[in-house]
Amino acid sequence: MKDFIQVMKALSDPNRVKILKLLGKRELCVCEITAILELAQPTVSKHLKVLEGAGLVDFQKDGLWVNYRLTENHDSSFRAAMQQHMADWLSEDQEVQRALAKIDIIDREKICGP
Amino acid sequence: MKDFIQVMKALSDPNRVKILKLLGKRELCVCEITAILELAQPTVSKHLKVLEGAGLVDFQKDGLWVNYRLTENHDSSFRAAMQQHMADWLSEDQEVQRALAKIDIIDREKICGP
DNA sequence: ATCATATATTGCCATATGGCAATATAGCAA
DNA sequence: TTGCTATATTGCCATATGGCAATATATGAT
Repeated sequence: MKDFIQVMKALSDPNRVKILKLLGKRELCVCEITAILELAQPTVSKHLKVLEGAGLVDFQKDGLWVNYRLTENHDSSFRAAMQQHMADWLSEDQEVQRALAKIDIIDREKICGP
Repeated sequence: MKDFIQVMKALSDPNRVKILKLLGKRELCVCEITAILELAQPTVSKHLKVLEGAGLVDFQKDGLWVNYRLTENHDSSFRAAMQQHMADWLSEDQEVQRALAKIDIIDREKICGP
């Protein structure tokens, strides 16, 4: 039960949902997500920690950058199912589309630089 | 997006999840749910309101009783999908099983009486 | 070692949430 | 009417949550 609740809570915030939709397109570092969602960096870090705690998101360090991505191999059925659903659901949502639109324009080098 | 978040929030509480699992078996009045979950009656009423707001639950008045049941005809895909999932998920959960076990024993007349 | 940069952590605030007791409302019975 | 009962609403409290600024940590470059 606790696992399930943790997943549902993770999916109960619009910005976290947007992050999952974004990561459905490709890996992203924290600063890219920060730029796309127009949130403070610590806020994004906290959201990512919640998603990681729910087992929905993974990361890999690459020098200074930390690349986040969707978790690939799920142990629990509902984590896998929900992640699958997130690929389809809310694709028509305006906020989501606005965020997804930025993903191709954004350049990590330019954004994170001085 | 708002609809989706509302559904996820509704599913983010163990007692609300248990209520959905219970209603998966049969209609229940508020006092039955109160007895099964061992919560105060206003707490149950509030949970039911949240579930109703999320479109997951319906009710029908029958004299003094208010019978709650799972919503039947869904407009949104994720409401329907989540309700479907809830029928399968967490069936092995101990807390859920303890609640479900009570549903056959409980007698509305005896419980709600003086 | 020193500096710069990307991310994480901490501390704080405003608001949301889950719980209960007390009270209000609604419907049946006498 | 009066009383009784099932449910809803309100008020309050403790805790959780989402946000940011400030600070700490980690890694690469000079």
